[in-house]
Amino acid sequence: MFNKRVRIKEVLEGDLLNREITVMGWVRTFRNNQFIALNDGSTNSNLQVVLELGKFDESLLKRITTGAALKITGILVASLGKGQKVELKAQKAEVLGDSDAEKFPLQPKKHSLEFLREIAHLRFRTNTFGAIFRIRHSLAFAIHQFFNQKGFVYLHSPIITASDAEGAGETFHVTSFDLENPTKNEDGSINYKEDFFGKPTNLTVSGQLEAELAALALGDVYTFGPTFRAENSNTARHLAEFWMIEPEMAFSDLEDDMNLAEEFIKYIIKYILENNREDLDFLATRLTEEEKQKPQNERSEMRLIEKLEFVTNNDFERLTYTEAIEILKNSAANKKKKFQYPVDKWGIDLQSEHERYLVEKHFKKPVILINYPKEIKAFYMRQNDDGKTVAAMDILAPGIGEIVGGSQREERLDVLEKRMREMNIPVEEMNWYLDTRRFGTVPHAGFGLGFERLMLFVTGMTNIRDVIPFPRFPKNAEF
RNA sequence: UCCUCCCUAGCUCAGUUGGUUAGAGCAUCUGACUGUUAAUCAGAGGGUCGCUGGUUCAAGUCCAGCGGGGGGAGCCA
Repeated sequence: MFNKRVRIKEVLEGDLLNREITVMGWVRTFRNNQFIALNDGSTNSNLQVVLELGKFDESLLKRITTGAALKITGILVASLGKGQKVELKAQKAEVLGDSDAEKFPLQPKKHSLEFLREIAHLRFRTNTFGAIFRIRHSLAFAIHQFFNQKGFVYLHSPIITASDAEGAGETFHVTSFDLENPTKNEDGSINYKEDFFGKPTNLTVSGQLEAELAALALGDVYTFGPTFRAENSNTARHLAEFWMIEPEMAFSDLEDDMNLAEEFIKYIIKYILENNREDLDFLATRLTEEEKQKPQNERSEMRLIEKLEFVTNNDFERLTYTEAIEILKNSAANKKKKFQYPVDKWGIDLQSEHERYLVEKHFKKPVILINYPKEIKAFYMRQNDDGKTVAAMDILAPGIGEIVGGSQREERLDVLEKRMREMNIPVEEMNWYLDTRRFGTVPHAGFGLGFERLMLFVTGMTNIRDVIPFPRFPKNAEF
């Protein structure tokens, strides 16, 4: 067997002192022709490997360059140096894979995130991205664990769908036609009947409608998978391919929905605070260093770990859209005309600057806004008795804005159909969805949470392209 | 898609009112040193100044178009 190695995480944390062990990893730095900082991805920390002077061939030492892969067998001893507790005194050293130092783009120095984004296939080899993707794994695991503990069923909603009815955004078309020469009708239009699915299809923009179908049979379900939007959004908060978590609960109202969302966010953040402390500490330090470049008033008030602990330890602020409008309308910022979009009347959609004011200036904590005007929300949200608002809720987080969007769903068939007609949604095509309201409809609610937005919040990173391994965005599908 | 800033060595950046042979730090290479921690010291190599066109005696520098990137906005998760 080739892989008889000990992971560096275990070497550093375990009880292996004075034992002979074999490690494998990649060279981060090689100092003094003696000291190798070796990293194998199991932890943010490197293992110091010591090559005794004169014991190894000059030809081997020359091949130990930044990025090279090594297999080292030696004795783990207490370190003679100050930077680490233990070090591996090498007996055998083997280069598994060479790395030409003149060509390897990563150097033992700081690199900009913009540069690393252009070499996304190699950025896993850096401390920052190692930490990010270990945290991403932990978050995904914690999400499944949370829902599993609560008795939710993990639903695999389809990637390819024929419905674009939710209106969540522009879709990517799916076809097996030769785009240069599609089958056409006599009038020149494309003949979708001859296409693979016999009708126009697209990549999913949301699994919610399918989750509702399942929830009205299985009770509580959640989806966790990729979604695709062909929006021409060029921002640090949008991707064309991103992952969403969408729980859906039967026999539940808006308050149940809010409670679930808040408990969920606190649970998964607590999980990584307990399980990814080293990586979080590294990212926290990175963030603090980065913010030293910024003017005082743009720096965060809390350090990353503090912020995460604050979120797990404090209740989210809950208020209605109407209350939020009043706060904004009467705010000093609004009166001094500091907002680019002044808040003058009920019914306006909240802009980024308004959300940021509420979360970062007024409440200084996550905020749940409920009961939005029906005109600015989706057709499936349940209408409140006032006739003006719907039972929607958005959770706004410091630094990133909307992180969760959810609602109690309209379970009354007549009300739902009426609303669909008002909003020009093809009722006939949605019969499969409406059947849930025809046969044993019940109050139900759910929400959608953007996984990468959650990653931004948790890691303190500011560009969404840095928290997904291979980002997809307009004019870019590298790797 | 809109606004705005940027694109000079492998990376991060200087480059004066347009003017001789385009610089620095880090990285890389060579040598020295050898318990280092982003090692240190000495030396060397490394450039289509994003691309295309224009103005000019002369363009890294000015103008236009295109491409790429950052920040902000819209759409949203």
